[in-house]
Amino acid sequence: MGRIPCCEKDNVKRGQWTPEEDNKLSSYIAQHGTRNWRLIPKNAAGLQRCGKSCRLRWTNYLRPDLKHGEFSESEEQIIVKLHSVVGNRWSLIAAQLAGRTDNDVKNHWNTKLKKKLSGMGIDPITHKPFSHLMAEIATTLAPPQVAHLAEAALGCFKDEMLHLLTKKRVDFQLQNTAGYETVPPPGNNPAAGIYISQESEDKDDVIQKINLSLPRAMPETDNLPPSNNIWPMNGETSDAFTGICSTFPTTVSSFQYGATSYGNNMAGSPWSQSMCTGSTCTDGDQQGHSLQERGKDKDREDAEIGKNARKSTTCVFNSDCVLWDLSDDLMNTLV
DNA sequence: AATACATCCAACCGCACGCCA
DNA sequence: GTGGCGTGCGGTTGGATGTAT
Repeated sequence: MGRIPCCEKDNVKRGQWTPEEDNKLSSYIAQHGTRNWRLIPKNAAGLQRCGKSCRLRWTNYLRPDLKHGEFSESEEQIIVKLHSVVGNRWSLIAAQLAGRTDNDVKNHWNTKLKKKLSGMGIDPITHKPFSHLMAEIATTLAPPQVAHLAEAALGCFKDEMLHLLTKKRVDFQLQNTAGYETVPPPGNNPAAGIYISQESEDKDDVIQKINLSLPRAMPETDNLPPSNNIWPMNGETSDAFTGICSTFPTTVSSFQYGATSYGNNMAGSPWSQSMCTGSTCTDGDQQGHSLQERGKDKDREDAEIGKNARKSTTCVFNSDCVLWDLSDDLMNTLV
């Protein structure tokens, strides 16, 4: 027994709203409120819209308390911080930003913030530096594979890297601090002010993505079976590994955030150091992971995973998990 | 000036959840 | 406990607009 549709699709108008429609909807809601969206198009004379469409129009555009226009730096900070904790739970994030809707936040993330983070050398999914991810992968590979890791990763993050290397519009300039030639082994690095958070499935997803690209990046002669435990590296870095990480424009140690950490290039930026170093802690949260590169079937699969993730609880903070300097009232909504 | 390409964002879609009879 | 219903949510799409060639 399926649900009845919310409206007769043939009899409703779709697409952009006209000012006349906006007026009709606004005046109706001003008089009657928003109790039953399904009834609104029936009762608001001449409004041939699906109730769902009316609700969306009202909540995302017409509501008088909405803030239109550019996101401020502080709003962006909040979005990035919260995204690193709760993932793509846009309504939760939007609830912390007065006058912003989940759609606003989602769009801003997808069009601006993701690129901004990538441009800073941070994976927008895991909120960890690309070099960290590379380091973690490298420890599991045989040297012949490690030699091609950079190529594989560059394939995976082609868009991000292109932005980083070619686009002048990226707001942040990266600096490569002198004295840090190599990347520290994976793991906590409190000295650099960066803590590796708990293992997350997001990170695994990214790592898997790079791993899958390895065979393509490797010539056949190098394409050896996975080494797994054959080449125990335990945090040691090989020459090849060092080379790989230097391929990326930043290293863990040189990667700093905020006015106090960016040095000359980032002076004045209100982006804080803690902002981008956490993980997406939501259990199994995988929605929105480079879906373009997957087939439709995989999309479905991911959607399922994402939906399940919505049911799961938010990150449980422990000693390995980043502790955010979020205000109490902000955190209360997350638990 | 014309065309191609990139970006942005409003709107749509399908599913999940909570309420209520 | 069950099913219908309204609503909320996140992913995706497509048209409008901007930019590059």
